[in-house]
Amino acid sequence: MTSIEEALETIKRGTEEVLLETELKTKLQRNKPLRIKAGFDPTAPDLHLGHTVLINKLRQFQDLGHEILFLIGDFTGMIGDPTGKNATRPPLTRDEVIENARTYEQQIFKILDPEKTLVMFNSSWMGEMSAADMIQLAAKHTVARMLERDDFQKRYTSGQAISIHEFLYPLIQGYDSVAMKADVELGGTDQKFNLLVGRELQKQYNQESQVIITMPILEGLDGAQKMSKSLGNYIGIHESAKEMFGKLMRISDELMWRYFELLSFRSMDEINTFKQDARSGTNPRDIKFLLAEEIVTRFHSNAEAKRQKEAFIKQFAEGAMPEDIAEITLEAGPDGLLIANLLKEAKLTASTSDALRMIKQGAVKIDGNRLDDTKLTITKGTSAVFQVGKRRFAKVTVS
RNA sequence: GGAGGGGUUCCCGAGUGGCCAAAGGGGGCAGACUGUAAAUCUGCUGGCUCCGCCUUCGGAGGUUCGAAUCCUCCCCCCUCCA
Repeated sequence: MTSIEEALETIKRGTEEVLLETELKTKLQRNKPLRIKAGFDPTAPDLHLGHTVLINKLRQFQDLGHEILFLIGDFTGMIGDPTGKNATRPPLTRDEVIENARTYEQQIFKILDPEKTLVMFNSSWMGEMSAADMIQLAAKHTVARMLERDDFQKRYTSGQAISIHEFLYPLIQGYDSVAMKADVELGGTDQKFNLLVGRELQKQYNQESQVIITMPILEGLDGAQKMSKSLGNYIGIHESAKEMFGKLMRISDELMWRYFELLSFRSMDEINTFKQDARSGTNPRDIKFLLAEEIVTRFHSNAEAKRQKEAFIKQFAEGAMPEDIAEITLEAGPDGLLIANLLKEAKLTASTSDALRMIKQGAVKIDGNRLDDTKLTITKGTSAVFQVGKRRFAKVTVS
């Protein structure tokens, strides 16, 4: 059994803020499983490692014996968390919500233990609520408090519209905590306001207030901007082991420590030892291997992680060709196929113009031999490995 | 409703009749270096049947030998006034 102090340390790791820590301690001291709430959008999930920072934290709670309440905000989804972009979202159909929930389960149960996870929908209590109840709920919060929220504040002072229903979002999210009797709620730093409303409302409904924990936003592969799909600096948890491993190896040495803290389940002691090792001369690459292996193991398998590591060493340290090169066959006319067209059709380059540029820059190799002839024609019957840069390969047969 | 400013290639942002496929920066890609990276240096960064041609500068028309640049109408964004 871990001590309260140890549990607290584990919980605090990597968090942005814990409010209030003393309350958390009190709750932990009761030695009963706590109800840990985290809410998610009902829209189709396509999670990346950035999202898993929060889920990892849930997992740590599970490991400490607590119960996870995974809330799917199918009711709040009709409003959409106010961003200023406005526009009420059309509600998803029941089937869509169920479908999306299933996709969530598929993804989060790679991290969470299904036995200790309760998936809930806020429509199940919000759908029951009458107009009178709603007014009662709304009466428990003030406009002034609402306007404390950053984006409302900005929009109000700058004269942009705020629809009444947008005020309901934090209110309902807060009420969810009441309905769920949450002891702790987790969210991103951008959720802080909403999480605080939950604390407030629980008090109003004569419940003990939840402790709120905000998690930082994970930086993307560039180490600067937040990880997001639209910025293209992400690692999706659906990606192949090869992609995942390769991308993790390509993060900077500095960013690696951040990833260790927020994505790894290794103890901070162990991670600090790694840092020490790096300082005293261990190749940071080898430490990065450990990170990549752990993450790939989580979403694929340990065997796969080991295989990717071997492949990585062969390809980048020894300069060998990878083993799993895609094989394709291209049709050629009687005169064969121009190299630029071949590269485009093999999807090794974006266009023939791009292919020509690559050749001029010395980025193209055929069976390992650098090519400099932009007009080379590949004749029928040729079969060779074409390479662009260090990472793009294809075994092409011209027929 | 009135006055003014603006929409340019992935992003930001120059460009106000030909020398513009469009400066500069960012990002991205490639090469060199290396310990996987990072940093640094160099190059590239619309398409194609590639030393030439074709399509781009909010949209549609028009003027002109020639328009991102001028005119007309339309759409969208921003600022100020009411």
